[in-house]
Amino acid sequence: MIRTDIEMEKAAMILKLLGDKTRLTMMKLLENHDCCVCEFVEIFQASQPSISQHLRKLRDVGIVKEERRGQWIFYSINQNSEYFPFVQQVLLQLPEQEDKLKELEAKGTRVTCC
Amino acid sequence: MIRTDIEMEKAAMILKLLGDKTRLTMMKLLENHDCCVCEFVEIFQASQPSISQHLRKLRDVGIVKEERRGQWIFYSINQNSEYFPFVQQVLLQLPEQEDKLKELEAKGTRVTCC
DNA sequence: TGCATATATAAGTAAATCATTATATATTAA
DNA sequence: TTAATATATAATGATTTACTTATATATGCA
Repeated sequence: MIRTDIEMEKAAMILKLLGDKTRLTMMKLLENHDCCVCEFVEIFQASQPSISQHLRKLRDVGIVKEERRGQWIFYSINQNSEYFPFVQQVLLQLPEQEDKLKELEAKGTRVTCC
Repeated sequence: MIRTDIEMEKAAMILKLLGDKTRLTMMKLLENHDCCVCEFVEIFQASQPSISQHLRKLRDVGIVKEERRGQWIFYSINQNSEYFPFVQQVLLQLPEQEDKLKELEAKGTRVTCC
């Protein structure tokens, strides 16, 4: 029998990680677009270290990956993560966050940075 | 347009609540059976206050409800909660925990108490 | 090369979390 | 009514979390 289930301990760990508004919204945004750190800083109106620390947690468990593009580092969802199917199912329940990116574009902040 | 989406802030709050191995397993068990406090104490080999406090958190946001049956208080999933569909989708991803109840029955602890 | 920008990391701190111990309340049975 | 059982709650303390400030590193451009 193929086991697609996630173990309880791991599931709890992932849910705890997603149980933060900033990280959860990050993941929902990453569902459709790669984003760089400065975009998140702008979107969440948070300090850069705070954003970096959230991203590190997501990266440490492997549900996002990073990729340098010149000066910027882009984050994206790691579809190879063992947790990907689980995370994806959770994200599917959430409302789109496209408006947040639209705002960036309106302000011109999106283009400037990335 | 009918809004079935849960808001991000609420979603994060629920996920944080589920992001604990004990509470998550409780919810998964409750998916199929009502349980009383002493069963949880037995299953998790935890102290009674610890179990009660976890249950209180689940009750405070309304995803479980309690019902006294004589000496015992049984907990069950509150299907009327606005969060129920969201919670249910998460629980669906998790492995069954029936074996934990079977163990209780084997030990005779299930019958004794409830 | 030197400076600006983007990002990561380290250290410190306040608040939240989860267990424990102690105690209170409600029910049942003697 | 008294004792035992099941549960809740309060108070305390250790650990974790999520910020902040300060600093380090890497890239791109003048």
